[in-house]
Amino acid sequence: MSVTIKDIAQKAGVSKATVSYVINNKQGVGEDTRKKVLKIVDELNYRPNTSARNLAGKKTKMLGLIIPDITDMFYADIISGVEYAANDFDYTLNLGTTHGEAERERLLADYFSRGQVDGIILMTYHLDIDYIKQLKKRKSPFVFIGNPIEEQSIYTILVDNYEAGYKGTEYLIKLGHKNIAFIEGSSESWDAEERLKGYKDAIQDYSLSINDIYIKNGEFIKERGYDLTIELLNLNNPPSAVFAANDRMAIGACNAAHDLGVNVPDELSILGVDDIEAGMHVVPPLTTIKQPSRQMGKKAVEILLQLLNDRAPKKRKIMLSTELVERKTCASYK
Amino acid sequence: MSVTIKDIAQKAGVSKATVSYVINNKQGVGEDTRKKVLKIVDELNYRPNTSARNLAGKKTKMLGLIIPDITDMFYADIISGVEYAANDFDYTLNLGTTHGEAERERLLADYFSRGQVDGIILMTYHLDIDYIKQLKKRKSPFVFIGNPIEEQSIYTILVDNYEAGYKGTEYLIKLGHKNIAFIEGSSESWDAEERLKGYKDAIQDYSLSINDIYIKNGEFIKERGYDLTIELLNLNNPPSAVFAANDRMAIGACNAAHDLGVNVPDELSILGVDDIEAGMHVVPPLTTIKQPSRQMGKKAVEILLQLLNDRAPKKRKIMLSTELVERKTCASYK
DNA sequence: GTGAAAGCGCTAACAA
DNA sequence: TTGTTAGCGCTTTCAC
Repeated sequence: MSVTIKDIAQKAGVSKATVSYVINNKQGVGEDTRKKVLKIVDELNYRPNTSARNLAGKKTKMLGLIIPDITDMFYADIISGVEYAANDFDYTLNLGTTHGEAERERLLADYFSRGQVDGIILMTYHLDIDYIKQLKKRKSPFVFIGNPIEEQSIYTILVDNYEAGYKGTEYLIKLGHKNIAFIEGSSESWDAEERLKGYKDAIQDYSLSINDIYIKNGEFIKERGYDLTIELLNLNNPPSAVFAANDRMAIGACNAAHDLGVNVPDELSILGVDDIEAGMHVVPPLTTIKQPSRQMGKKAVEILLQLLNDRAPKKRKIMLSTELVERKTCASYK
Repeated sequence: MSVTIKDIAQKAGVSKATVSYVINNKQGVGEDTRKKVLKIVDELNYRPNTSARNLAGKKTKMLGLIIPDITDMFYADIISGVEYAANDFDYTLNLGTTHGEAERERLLADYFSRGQVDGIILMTYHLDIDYIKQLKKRKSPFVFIGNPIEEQSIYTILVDNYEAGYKGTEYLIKLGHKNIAFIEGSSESWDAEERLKGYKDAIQDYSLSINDIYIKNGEFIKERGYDLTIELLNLNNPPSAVFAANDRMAIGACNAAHDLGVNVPDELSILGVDDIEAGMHVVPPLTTIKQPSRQMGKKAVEILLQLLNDRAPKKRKIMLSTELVERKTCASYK
C-alpha cells in the first residue's frame, strides 16, 4: 500500500484537511505547519492519488483527444500542438484514435464524456448532429477541429481552406501563369471543396478564364496526381502550373513531369498543400501551403480551457490561416 | 449532476451492488434483474464514473506512455502500435511527451506512477538507474522501449541494431560491392554503435577489409549525409555503395550523388535505415531497413499486461528484428 | 489557522 | 441471487 494523505497527517500530527491545504497550495495555513507537512511529504515521498483527487474534486486535469490517426503527420502536428498547450496549463492528454471508423468515434466520445476527462477535442467525421446535441447535455465541454458543422452552438476550429486555394492560385497568377491546372482532393471533403472555390474565385478575380479541362479530381492520392499530370501535360495546350490540393499529389505531379522530361520549375510550376516532410526531401523541394496544424491544436485547448472556466468566447467558428512556404517548384512564367 | 449508480439502483428497485454486478458483467445475477437494470441504464443513459471506479477498483484501465516526440514518424509508429494493442485489451492511452528533456521525463514518470495509470511504457534517455530502481518500488509496472539498460530486472524492448547493420552490409556485399562506406549516426547513441558493429563484423566475415576512411559520423543529419557523401565520392578510390545509419542521411547521400552527376544506383548504391515516408517519394525511391516500430509498441503493451496479470515472462530483454525494404537505390556492382 | 466529518461514485467482502 | 456495508484517498464545508 502506498503512502496516503492519512499517513502524512498522522506523522505530522495534523489533520488530513491541513495536509490537503498544504499540498494544494491553499492559503490560510501557518508557515510552520506548512513546512512541517512538506518535510514529511518529502520524507515519505508522498504522491496524491489521482483517482481519489478526481473523484473528490470532480475534475481530472486530463483532456480527451479523439483523432483519426497519429501516424499521419498532419494529425501528429495537431496532437503535438494540443499536448504542448495542455501541458502549459498542467493538463495531460488522453488519446484515442478512430482510424476513421464511425463506431470508434462514438465509443471514444461516450467514454470521454462520462467524466473520464475534463474536456474533449474531437476530430471526427461521422458523429451526426443528433449525437452531438446529446453530447452537449453531458457535463464535459468539447471543441471540434476541422468539422465545418452548421450547428450554431458548437465550437469548432477550422482552416481557411478557401483562402488557401485563393492564395495559392493568386501566387501562381502573380508569377505570370495563365493556364493553371487544379488537382482537387475528394469532392466529398469540405476542405477540398473550399480549396477549389478559392482557386476558381482567384482565377476569375484576375480575369482569367476557368477551364474545366484543367480541373481534375485526384482524391488526395499520389498516383492519381501522377496520372492526371501526365494527362494535363499531354494536352494540346498544357498548363504552365499545377496546383495540387495536397503534397502527395503534388509530388506525384513532380514525378510525372520528371518522367516526361518536363523541367520543374522552368517548364512547369507545381504547388502543393500541407507541408509534409517528404516535400523537403524531394528534388527540387516542393513549394507548398502549410496548414496551421499545431496552432489548431493549441487553439482548441485554449477554447476548451475557457469553456472550463466559463469564459467562453462568443465566436464559435474559429478560422485559422494557412501560410505559403516557398521552395523550388514554382517559377515565373516565361 | 449526472446519473449515478444510486439512481439506477433506486429506479430499478435493487441495490447498488446489483447494479454494479450487472454493468460489470459479473455472473450470479438473475436474468430478470439483469434485464431490468440494463433497461434503466439505457433509459437514463447512465455511464459509470471513471474516477470512482478507479478509486474503488484500484485500477484505471489506462496505460501511460512517455515518449520524446509524436511528430517524429518513428515514435508516431510506436505510439500507434501501443494504441492498437492497448485498445484490443480495452485500455486507453495517457500520453506524455518529453522532447528529450530530463526534467519532463521524471515529471511524467512521477505523475504516471502515482496510480494515474495501471502501467507505464517509457522511452526515456535520462532516467538514471537509481531513479529506475526507485520506480520499481511503486506499484505501477513498467516497460522500457529502446533503452539498452543493464539492470537485470528491468523489462525493455530493443531493436536488434547490430543485426540491422550486419544485414544491410551483407546485402550490399552480396550485390558484389567491395568498397562499402558507412555513415554512422551519433557515436553517443547505442543504436548507432550497434549498427556500426554489425557493419564491421559483416565486412570481416566476408573477408573484406575495414577501411576507416569509409566510416564517417553523420550524426543522423541529412546535411551531414550530403557533405560526407561528397567527400566520399571525391576520394581517389570512392566506394561503390554507401550505407547510411538513417534515411535522412541516406537521402542526403542521394542528393549528393545527384549533384555530382553520379547515377544512383548504377554508379552508387545507397542504403538507409528507418523507412520514413519521404524515402518512398524520393527519386529513385530509397532502399532501406525498416525498424519494427509498431511491433515494438505492441510488444511493450503485451509485456505490460502480462506484468499486470502476474504472468511476466522470464526474459526481460526483448530483441526485435528489422526488415530490408528493397526499392531502387541499390544495384549489383558492375 | 486548524480539524471533524461528510461525501464524491463505485467495488467487493460478507451476510442474508 | 441479492443486499448491506465498509471502504478507496481525497476535497471541502463548517465549526472551533
